[in-house]
Amino acid sequence: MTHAAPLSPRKTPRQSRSRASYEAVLTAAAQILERDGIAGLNTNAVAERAGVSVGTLYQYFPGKEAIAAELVRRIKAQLLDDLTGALVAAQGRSLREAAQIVLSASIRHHARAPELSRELERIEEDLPLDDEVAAITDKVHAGLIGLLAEHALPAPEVVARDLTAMSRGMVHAALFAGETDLAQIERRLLPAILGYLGLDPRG
Amino acid sequence: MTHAAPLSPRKTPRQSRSRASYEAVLTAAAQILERDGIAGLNTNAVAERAGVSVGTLYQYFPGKEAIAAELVRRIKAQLLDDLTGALVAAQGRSLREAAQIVLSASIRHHARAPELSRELERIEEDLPLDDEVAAITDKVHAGLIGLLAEHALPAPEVVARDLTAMSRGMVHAALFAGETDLAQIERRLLPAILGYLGLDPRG
Amino acid sequence: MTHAAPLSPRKTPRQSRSRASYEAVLTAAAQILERDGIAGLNTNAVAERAGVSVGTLYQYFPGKEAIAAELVRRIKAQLLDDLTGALVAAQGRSLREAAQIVLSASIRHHARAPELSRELERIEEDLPLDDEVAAITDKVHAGLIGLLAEHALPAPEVVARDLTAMSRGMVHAALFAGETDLAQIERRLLPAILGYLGLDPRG
Amino acid sequence: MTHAAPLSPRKTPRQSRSRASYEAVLTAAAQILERDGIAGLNTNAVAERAGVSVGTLYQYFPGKEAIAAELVRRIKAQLLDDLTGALVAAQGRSLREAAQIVLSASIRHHARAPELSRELERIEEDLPLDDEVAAITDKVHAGLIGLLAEHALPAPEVVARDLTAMSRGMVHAALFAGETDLAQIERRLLPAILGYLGLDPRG
DNA sequence: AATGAATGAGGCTTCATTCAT
DNA sequence: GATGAATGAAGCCTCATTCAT
Repeated sequence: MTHAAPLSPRKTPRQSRSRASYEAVLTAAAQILERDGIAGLNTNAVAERAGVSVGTLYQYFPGKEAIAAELVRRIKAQLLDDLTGALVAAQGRSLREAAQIVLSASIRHHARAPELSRELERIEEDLPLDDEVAAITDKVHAGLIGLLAEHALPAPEVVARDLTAMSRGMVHAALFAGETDLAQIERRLLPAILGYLGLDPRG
Repeated sequence: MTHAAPLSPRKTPRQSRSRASYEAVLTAAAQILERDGIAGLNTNAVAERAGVSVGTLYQYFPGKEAIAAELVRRIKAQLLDDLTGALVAAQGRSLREAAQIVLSASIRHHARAPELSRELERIEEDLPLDDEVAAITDKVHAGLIGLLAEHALPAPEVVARDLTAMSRGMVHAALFAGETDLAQIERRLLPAILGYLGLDPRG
Repeated sequence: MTHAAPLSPRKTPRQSRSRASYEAVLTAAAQILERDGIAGLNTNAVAERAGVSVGTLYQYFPGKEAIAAELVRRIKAQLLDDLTGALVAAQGRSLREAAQIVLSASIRHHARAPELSRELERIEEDLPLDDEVAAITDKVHAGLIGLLAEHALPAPEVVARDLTAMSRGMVHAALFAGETDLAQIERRLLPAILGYLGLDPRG
Repeated sequence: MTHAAPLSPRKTPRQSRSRASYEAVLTAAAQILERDGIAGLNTNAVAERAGVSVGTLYQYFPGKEAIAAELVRRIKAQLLDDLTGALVAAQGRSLREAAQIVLSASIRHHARAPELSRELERIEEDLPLDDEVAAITDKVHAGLIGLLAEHALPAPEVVARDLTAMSRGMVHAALFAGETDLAQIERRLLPAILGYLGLDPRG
């Protein structure tokens, strides 16, 4: 009975009271996701924690998927934000320096809320892939690809995907294992990236 | 109120009739997991696909978690198997060669059933972590750590974790994106690993 | 693995709509209990007879035990009510008169719905014994004990228990056998009680 | 689907091995009944505890009810046994003495396995009432009635029922409350019975 | 006779979603 | 707009009973 459920919010309210409810729902969902993973995410629980009735929740979201989708959208947007600065800063630098700058930004992004971001990445992998998210992802990729192309790397799409996946994998594993020193993680990951890029890892 | 659900099978039957049912359940579960992910894994579906009644399923497993746990156990055991050969072959080789051998084995392992192995890895991350699985994981790690220690690498546990996570991440992403040429993937991943290890990636 | 099931209602609604459902569930449960005993008490049957969905039932009660517990609570409260009047009336009377007054009230209490009250007494014996019920039971006992102490009887707790149990047993048996003349029953039981109390049964 | 299940054993085996299984089932059932009450009585559990397969259980009993019924039959037969001696001893004695003798036997009967006997009494009340049990019960009653008639008591059937019920009620309550001194219980109950019979309780 | 694997009806409970107020 | 009571499909699990070996 999977009815290709709609993933976009029903209305994005502008009035303050509505706005508050809308945000409350998202915040509650994020907290639950962080604490209990996707298994714990159910509309009744979200509404309750948001201090809002289920009815209201459904006023703004056509279903639970849509809530998750909106969270994905936001975290992706934030990633774009986080990376954009780095990409600008990386412009004109050597590939080695550029890699370091972007990596650093990326790690900081994931470290903000590791559990939540891991959960949202999982959801993103499973979800039918929303247009808007795709658009953001494309922008992120485009930035990365641009940077890579600047340094005349072949198949920059593949490179972007590889580096993203490698980094995600390692960073999540490290954070999951209890590490907190981001610089440490970065110091270990950078040589791998440099190696991938064919640069001498011993800077 | 997460009731620390029991994860071990109820009985591991040796008689042919039972054995067949037991295996049918596991096979069905693996197929469902592969097709629909953990969300689709429910006792009724598994029983039906296994051509067995729910009652029979419960005869052997105290619940769906236990089925998943057994699958995790098996895939880990297989990984151990797959790696053991590689680790033996790697003995006495240079770090560079050793890395290549192990990586190759690891990729082949994941490529057998990418969706399933990804799903099982997720499950493993979420599960309370079963003693038996922990034991197998330890053996895998011990093998890796031994190899790394042979080459006088510091903090081999961290290195093992980092490399495992990086590789998993990238390999899954590549397979997910539709790549099928394992050699290709290996050729991209190896330099990253060499870089991580501080070796010159351009062999 | 008896999970100390929760016995208190989830919410005791005050709004008319909810209130009606809540009461409907209790009424239905009482009827079923009366007709089929505890074996027939299952959530589906209760919900159906109450003209309510299972979901609604679970909105108010965490499980069938909780429904039974609430019925026990109510009948005990009613017993307390019924006896309180009698105890007041018995004050200052002779022990013989007092016994007769209390007995009479007690019989009338049981005769209201003999099947139901017998079933609820059984349940009460089996249940983990709820705080609230314990409190009511204590009050009932306290009343009885007070009365007995007034007449300088030793070990009034034991006496209260003995008389209660004897009466229950005989009254239920008589009603079960089809007797309907309460006065008859009372006339037979009273001498036993007087005898127990060491008074001359031939008043 | 209550098919008026048959209550008599399928066959009462005479061969030693069969006999042993048959008895093992009954013993197991009694133990479970004693420990967990009727709720815990299920055929699989009984068979397992009896060290016998379910198939074998069904060889001898057409269903779980039949097992319970047989236990009821036996305990009733035992009661008859226990009382018969007392009734003989009571013959020719004064009513007061006779009452004391029978009461004493009755208390001893219940005290052998209070939990079990209470559980079986409940079952008996609920069961469709088996012919054989009815026959035994009649004999018990007849004995009692004979004794009562000997002393020219009117409506001896009612008296028998009343006294039985009163005694049961009080004895079970006392045992349930943890009392172990049977003589104590008897000393309290006797005057009630004497009172009931219109005799001076202060012997 | 005995075994025990298999069955499936039936009972329990949750949670996404609707809708009257 | 908001509420929250109500719904019921869907998943979980047990246990009485059958039947092939």
